[in-house]
Amino acid sequence: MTSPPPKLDAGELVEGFRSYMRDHSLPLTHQREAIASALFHSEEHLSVEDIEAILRDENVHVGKATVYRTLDLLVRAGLVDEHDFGEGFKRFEPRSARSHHEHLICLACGKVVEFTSERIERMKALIADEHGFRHHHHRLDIYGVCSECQGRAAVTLERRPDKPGGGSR
Amino acid sequence: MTSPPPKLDAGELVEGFRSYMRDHSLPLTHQREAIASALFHSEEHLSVEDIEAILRDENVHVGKATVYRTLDLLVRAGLVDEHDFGEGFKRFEPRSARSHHEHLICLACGKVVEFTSERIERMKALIADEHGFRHHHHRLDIYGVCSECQGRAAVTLERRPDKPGGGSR
DNA sequence: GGTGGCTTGAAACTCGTTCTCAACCCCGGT
DNA sequence: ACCGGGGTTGAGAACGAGTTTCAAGCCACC
Repeated sequence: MTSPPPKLDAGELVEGFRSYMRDHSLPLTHQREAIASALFHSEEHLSVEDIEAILRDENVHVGKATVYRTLDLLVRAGLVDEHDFGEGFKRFEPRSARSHHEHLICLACGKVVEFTSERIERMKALIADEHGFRHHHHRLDIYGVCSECQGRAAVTLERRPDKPGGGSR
Repeated sequence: MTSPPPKLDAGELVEGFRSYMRDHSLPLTHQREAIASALFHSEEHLSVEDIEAILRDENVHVGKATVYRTLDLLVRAGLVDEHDFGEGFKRFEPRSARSHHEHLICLACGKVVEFTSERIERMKALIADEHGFRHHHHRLDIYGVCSECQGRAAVTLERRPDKPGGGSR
């Protein structure tokens, strides 16, 4: 669960959040700050449950409805990206300074590695064009087994073609 | 909602299903045949609701639990692919004879167009390699607006970066 | 300090999907 | 054809992520 390259400075994102709220004359409550801060200071792709756990550890009590509402706000503000890795729930990450990136997801340990590819960016536009589509956004997720997990003997994967995580839910 | 190029012949898939069941000594019930047949004869990416509607039209009553169980079976048999286009529910399509394909999804009308790309196939393997991943599968979905919908004036899209359909659920 | 309007939280609710379990059906053996 | 047992079915309950409701509370501007 490590993600080496540092994202956009958390401080900048917090500042961006504050100005967004100011510009839209929305109140900046303690709950909202706590949620935004938790996300901005994380290097991971957090689930709502993850966020709740972080807040709990900080002894900040926030109802889940508020967590969902604030995440919605952050996504709308363009400060956070929402992802669906097919686990049955969403994950969120602060929008990085880098250009759009894709994800490599380990089927064994769940680690998510990000990468970018100029060629893919070009190709997606080309393909959309070919089919007469006006491109809006895309998603490329590659599922596999990371080097560390390949070491561990007999890694058993789910055989479900479209699902990474456990067969739960 | 049209999908011109015909898939693998439905008959072959039905036959494949029968032999899979035989090989695994699983009973081939009427319900299972009805569900498999409905899917195999469709050119679309069907939701469970779609499948239930088809069966209802054929005056075949099948409980939804059975629909889900049979779809699971078909996916495991490798005869059906499961997709999640971020609508909050899954869609299923008979596995085509063609190689793995990607999807172009229209944000306005929901139409799904399939395409394949040799270059993407090569690239995904390359990228997985670069990061030490053993590639298992991947998913590339491009969201945009199809040519027909571009014609219709003032198409309003959701601004949610990762979701195509309505904000429902 | 007021006070109006937006926000909050607990709980109820939605909806796709899964589980439970008693009744039922498929199918190989007879 | 008939039996019998093990897998299957279906109705409904359960589950879990996410959303809505609404009374109580807080923010921010005056």
